[in-house]
Order: sequence, then structure tokens, then C-alpha cells
Amino acid sequence: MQDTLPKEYDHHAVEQKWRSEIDQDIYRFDWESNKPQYIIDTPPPYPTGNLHIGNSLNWCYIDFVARYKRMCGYNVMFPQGWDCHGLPTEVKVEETHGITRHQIPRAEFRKLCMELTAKNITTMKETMRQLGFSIDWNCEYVTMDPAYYGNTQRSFVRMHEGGMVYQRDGPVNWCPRCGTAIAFAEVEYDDRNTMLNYLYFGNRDMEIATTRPELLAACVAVAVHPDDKRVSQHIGGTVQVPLFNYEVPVIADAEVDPDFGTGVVMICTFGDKQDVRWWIEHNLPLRMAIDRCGKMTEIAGKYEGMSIAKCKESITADLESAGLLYKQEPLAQNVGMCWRCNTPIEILSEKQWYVKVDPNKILQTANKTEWVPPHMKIRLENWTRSMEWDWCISRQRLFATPIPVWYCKQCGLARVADEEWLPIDPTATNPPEGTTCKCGSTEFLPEEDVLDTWMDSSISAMSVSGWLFGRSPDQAGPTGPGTGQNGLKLPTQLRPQGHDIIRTWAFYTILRTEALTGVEPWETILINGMVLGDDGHKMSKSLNNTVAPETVIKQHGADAFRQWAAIGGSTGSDIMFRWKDVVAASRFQQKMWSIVRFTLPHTHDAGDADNASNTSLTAIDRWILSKLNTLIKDTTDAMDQYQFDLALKMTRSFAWDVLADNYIELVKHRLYGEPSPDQQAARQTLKTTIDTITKLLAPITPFFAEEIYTQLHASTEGSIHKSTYPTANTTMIDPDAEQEGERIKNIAHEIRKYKSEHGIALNAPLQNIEIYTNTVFPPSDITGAANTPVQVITGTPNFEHRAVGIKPDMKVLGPIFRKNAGKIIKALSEIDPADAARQVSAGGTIQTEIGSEAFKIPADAVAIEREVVLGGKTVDVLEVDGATVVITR
RNA sequence: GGGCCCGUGGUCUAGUCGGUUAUGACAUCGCCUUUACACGGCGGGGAUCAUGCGUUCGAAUCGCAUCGGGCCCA
Repeated sequence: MQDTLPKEYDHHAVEQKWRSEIDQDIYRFDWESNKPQYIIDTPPPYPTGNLHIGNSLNWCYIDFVARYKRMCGYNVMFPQGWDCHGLPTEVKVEETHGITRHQIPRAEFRKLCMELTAKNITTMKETMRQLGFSIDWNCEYVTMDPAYYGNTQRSFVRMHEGGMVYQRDGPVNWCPRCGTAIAFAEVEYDDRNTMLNYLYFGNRDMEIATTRPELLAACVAVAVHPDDKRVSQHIGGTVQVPLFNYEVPVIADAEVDPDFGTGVVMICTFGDKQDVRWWIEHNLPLRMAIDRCGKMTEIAGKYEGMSIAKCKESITADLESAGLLYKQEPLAQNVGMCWRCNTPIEILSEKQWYVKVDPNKILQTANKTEWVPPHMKIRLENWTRSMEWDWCISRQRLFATPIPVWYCKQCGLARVADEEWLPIDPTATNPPEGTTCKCGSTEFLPEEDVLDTWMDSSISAMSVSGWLFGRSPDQAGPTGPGTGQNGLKLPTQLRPQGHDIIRTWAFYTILRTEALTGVEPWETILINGMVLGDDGHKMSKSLNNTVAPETVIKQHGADAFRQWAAIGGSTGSDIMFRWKDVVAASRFQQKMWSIVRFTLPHTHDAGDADNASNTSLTAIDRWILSKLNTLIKDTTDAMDQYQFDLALKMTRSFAWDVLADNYIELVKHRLYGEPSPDQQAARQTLKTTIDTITKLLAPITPFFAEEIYTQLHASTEGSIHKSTYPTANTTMIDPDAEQEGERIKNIAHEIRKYKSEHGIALNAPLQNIEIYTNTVFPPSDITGAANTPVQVITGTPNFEHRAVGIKPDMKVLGPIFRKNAGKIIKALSEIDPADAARQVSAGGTIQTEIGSEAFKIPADAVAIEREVVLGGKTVDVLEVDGATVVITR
């Protein structure tokens, strides 16, 4: 143990040291443990190469919980997954290598994607290491690994067997640029300006308004409102489509808005989602005018092969010259676009694979999970109820989990892989020898489509709880306590994630876990907010308000960054990144460091002071120990409710205000004197207090806490992260001790203030201090703090007390007098306080008359304010908590 | 257009199932080198609690409306 610590806390050196000395065993999840399990279904980020500040906030929350739960005796799993598949990586590879994905063999393209992903994972892991996350790297999963995507395929096969995965022709959101189907969750919306075109249909006898004249060839019906008198004569008949000259039925539907355009709508397959609804409801035929590449099909006649935009232009011109377009007006429209490339999406009819969505079941399962904060569940509910059709899971991409299916060459029947064949890529491997189709054929063609990435990540809860990890050699599933009927340790205890992916990751995980195991994925879902920049807007590259976690670590260290994450705002709400929070955090570390630096020479041979029978503890020792145990209770409650901001705030202000500014000032003189029981008590109290604060800080500031803990215990106790979280010793919580200590503290505080106000140096001695009080206490703490002789005297000084005011206590007075309370307050302000004081001491009530009414006000409904009159003595008098402090300068 | 959240000193924020003087941080001003800490200590100034109406003896807190901001979605 060194005698003195360096004056300044060197976060860089300390964090560096502990990073290199991390004992990974502390963070291991034990599959056989009898401790209660705490499995965290952590988000697998997309390996972009940057762990951005939003991820970092999310991971900080996870790490606070993981470290806290470990210290509370749980068997904690903090896994780390990587959600590899997807469009961005394909696009990046195409960019980097200057190719398109069709220019090189499928396998080779996939290999380039995997290489880029692996590289990106490496850089992101380094940031995670820097930030001190207590991840169990034995529980790392990479969705592009065969071990993982084999399970994705397994989930596909099982849900297919259960009838929950199926293939059908039907409407699908399609990005013409990317050439792939996408799910609703991948559609983004933006306001665009377009033209509303007014056209004549038939023999100029119907007027319809449309924003999409290019879809005339796809028109399958015309719809009007059933009550619309203007057009009622057409209902049930047919009308001719202009330019294309074929008849379509005129139908009535209450969904038509008679006030929009002409009140007549053309239904196309498919212009928008409403068309799909009508198409299904009225059992209309299918006319596809747009193909997978966004070109017009042969039914568009002379427009075949044109792009959508070109076709729109040509048709509009042709209509105009034919005199069929009689009006155009601008219209603000909301357009669905591909989340990746912003191309307006089309709804096409395609053969695709789907997962059945059962809204009621999803809502039922969601209700079994505790939502923190609760209002976030509403988002899931709204999303679930808005589903138009099932989840389309096939994608026409390359870098993703292959759909484990072949088609019979003879009859086209789909052959889904057996579970034993997985993992498998049907484009590379045929079904095993002897596989025969129902029609007798043995020849198959592979399914070339792949699965939506959410099919991978939506089995994360199952994967970490035993589908992927912890499997016994016979692959039967995990062992040990907590293993349920489904062979998994489900439900997991916690799902931490951002509110931006409630409609995707949370939604899909709930759906899939329930479908595959019948169990809810998590006991609790903890939703974190988004990180906003200094300007109050969401951090984004385009707003140029981003801050990289690495920059913060470099300047102030990981612990300070983590403190920002804890204290920047309440859990669940969006929080701003503010440099001053980080600076304040590092100042706190410096303050705490100074406290330890001062204390260390006095505590190295001190024992602990958590023994309530230790009789040499003084009033002020009992005061801080009582408050310390209350602090433990409060932080435990806060951590249990994921209120990290509260927990850290309370701990910080305890360390700064209670310990540093008051307790240490009051016991300094005891520490410097000759050895005595008093001194020993102070030493023990200090050591206990600092040790406790350090442990309370350990989940938030792991490096800093480890350093302090090691210094405090001279390296004898091992890692703080193996220690147990403090538990409150309720026998030490003593309201009387707190009250007495509070008074001593306040007296010392008032004397300090008195000196400051009179321009006296704080350590300058005064001539004398007398304290008159009803209960005697040892003067030594105040003597030391004031550097002045102090006498504590029972009773009151021989001064005259004069009542100068009456303060109503609304809490008592309000309920008694109700409506009259206002009048009574006014009356009290007009009574002579001296008279009121006499009435109280004589009869316990104050009587007053208001108008003709008389009121009796009980003594406890008012407080009489008094002033001390000095009787000519040249002394100053301070009134503190019922004690009278008489100062002779 | 719908849903959810939120408007509190200059800035950010606590308090939000009603109750005395509205919490803290940063900033600001004054004083102080005091056997840890000037990245410190002591003290001060600074808020019509978005606006309006209502409920109530009493509203930052409850209700309604308006205005403004943010997020998610259509």
C-alpha cells in the first residue's frame, strides 16, 4: 500500500490497467449453476464497423444490470450477437469492389460479404472492450455462421410443419431498384408532391381522379360510395377504361371518400394497400402492369418495357391529346419507400414465403412480459393491430440465410428440408440420395430466395437460452436448473432494446418464440430512448451532430461516459448527449479520488464499522452510518427498477455532500490526534462508508471502482466485481441518531456560514461557543470543526424569546377548515404573534373571529416564529434545530 | 392524418395519484489557498412551473382546450 495516491485521478492509466487485467471468469454464465439465472437477450447489432453512441447507451444499460445482478448473486448471461445478413453489407461490397452481385458467382459474393462483416465485428468489439462491458465472450453468436443460420432454418422447417410458414401468390411490397420483396417494417414514408389527374372513363360518362394514370392497364374495377347520388346509376354496370378500351365493373364500397377528387376511384392491382383490400373483398381479377424491375408489362400494350415514370409521362400525354384528361391539380402525397434506397415501392403479386401473423396471440404473449416503461407496450399494440397481411419472409438477395427448400423438376412441388439436413444451402447441395417427390421424380431445383434478416435475429431469445449455447453433447438442449419443457431456459429475464425496433425485433421475437416454444421470450423488456445531439435532435450523420464514443473515452475515459449514460436522463426517455455531463462525471471521480487520497492513510488498519454494538461510535458516526444504510436501500430499489439515473445521483450526492462536505470536516480533528476509541470509530466509519459507496458505483464505473477498492483493501479482497452488492443493515438505520447528527451537522454548518458572512477565515478560532439544548451531546465534533472551545449546556439561555410571526401548516389546517382555510390564513397574518404565542402556551389553541364566526385553531396547525433578544450582551445567537448557539467573537 | 411522450431560473433537469419557502447540475456574481480536492469550499442573485379555462380551501401536480417540441407510424 502506498502512503499517498497521486493528486490527480488518471483515468487513462487506470482504465488501461484494468482492461488488461480483466478476469473473464467473473463474467461466465454457468449452465449448471444453482444460483438464480439471469439471462439477458441482448441486441445483436448490425456490423457496420461503428458502435455508435446509441448502441453504447443501450449496452451501458445492459452492463449496469448485468454487473448489478452478478453482485446480487445471480448467474448472469451477457451474450453478444452479431446480426450479419442484409442489404447494407451487400451494397457496401458492391461499392468497395466496383461490382454488382450478379457479376460474380453467388458463393464468391457471399464470401466477400462475410469477410467485410468479420472485419467490422473486430472494430466494434474493440469499442466494447474500451467501454468495459462485462460480456461473456463464450456466448458470442454470429448469424452468418452455419451453427446459427442452421437454427434459423430449423425454425423455418418447424414453423412450416406447424402450418405457420407457407408459400403463396399474393401482394407483396416490392422495391424495383433492389429487386426484392420487403416487409412492412422495411417501408418508410415520405411526403412527396404529385399530380391528381382527372380523367373521363367510358363514353365520357364517368369522371375519375387518379394519381397513377400509368396503372390504367392494371385497372380491374371502378368504385363509388354507395350513397353517392351523382353516380348511383352506374353501380352494378360496367365502364370502359380509356386508351385500353376494356370493360371493368362499377362497384359500391363505403370506403370510398366521396369528397376526394370526383368521388370515383379506379382500383388497380396494385396501386396501394387500399387496392389490395378491395381486390380481396370484391374478389377482383389480377392485372399486373409492372414487373419486378419496375418496367411495364405486356398488358400495358404500346407502353410495354417503359419505366414507370416514362409510362406515366406518355399515358398522360396520350390522354391529353385524346381529350380524356380534363384537369390536373397538385397533391401532397405520402409515398412508401424502400428503407434502404428511398425508391418508391410497388405492390406486386408474387409467389413468396410468409409467416402467419396472429395479432391476438402476439398481444396475449406481449402481456406476459413486463414493459419498462409501460407505455411502450402501446406501440407494439398499435403496430400489431395495423398488420394488413402476413409477414413476407422471402428476399431476392444473396447474403442471407438460404431458404432450405427445393422444387420438384417434374411437378414443381416444394420439398422442405428435413431437420437433419441442416444447415444447408440448397443452391449448393441437392437433397440427399433417395429423396423422392410425391410424383416419383428424384430431380429437384433449388429455391434461390433467402430469408429476411429478422428471421435470424427473432430467434435470439431461443438461441441464447439453449438452442445455440449450452447444449449437452447429445444436442438435446441445455441442462441445469431453469430448463423448461421446451428444453430451453425460457423465458429469459431481460430484453433490452431501443423503442425504434419495437415493431420489428420485439414484435418478431414475440411472434417466433411463442410459435416455436409456446412461451414468452422475456420476463421483462427494458426500452431505452434514442440519443439526441446537443441541439435536441436525434443524432444523425446528416444533421452533423454525432459524437463517437471513442472520442469521449479518449478525453474523459469510459467511466465518465458510462456515468453520462446512467445520469443523462431517466431510463426509457430519449436523452441528450452533453459534454458537460461527462465533465461533471469526471469531476466527481476526481472528488471521490481526493476523498480516498485523504482517507487512505487513516483507514489502512481500520476494521469495519457495520457492527451496531460498537459503542465508541459518536453521534456523527451513527448519523452517517444511518444515512448510508438508507442510501443502500434506496439505490437497491432504484437499480431494481432500472432507474440508473436515480441510483447514481443519490450515490454521488451522498459522497459529495454528506461524506466530503460534512462528515469528513466534522471528524478531521479526531483523525489527527493521538490514538483513541474516538479515532478508531472515525477510521472504521470512513472505511465502511467509502467501501460501500465504491460498491454502489461498481456497476456504473467498473474501472474506477476497481481501482479504489484495490487501494482501500490493499489488494487483499480480489476484484470488486466478485464482491456482493451492499445490503442495508436496518439496525443501523436510526431516526434519532440521524436527527441528532443532523443537528450537529447543521450547527457546524451555521457556524461556518457565520464565519463566512463575518469575513472570518473558516479555520480561525472564535473566543467561545455555548450551545443550549434539551439533550446533551459531546461537543468535540463541533469543537474540531469550528476550531473553538465549545460548551454544551442543558436548558435554554436566559434570553427573552419574542414571537414575531405565525406560519400556517396547510397540511393540518387545510383539511380541518376546508373552505374557510383561506380566510383563516388571512386572519392569522393579522393577529399579534405575541398574543397567539400566549394563547398557545395557555390553552393549546388560538381563537380568532372572522366576521361573526369564531374559530379555534389547534396549536399543531401553526408554527410560531420566534426571535431571541439579547439583553444587551455582546454575543451573536444562532438558532439551529431547537438548539441555541451563542457565539462570543 | 393517427398514436405515444414532453414543455419547470440563461441551459439541462428533479418533483407529476394536490399541501409551508419548487430539486439539483452547468452557467453567473461575491468571499475564501482551510494539515484530501481551486476539477475545491462558503454564500448570493436568478422560475408568472408553455398559455387559457375549469375542479378544489389549496394546482407544477387533476380535467378540458390552445400553442410549441420530439419520437413512432399511416
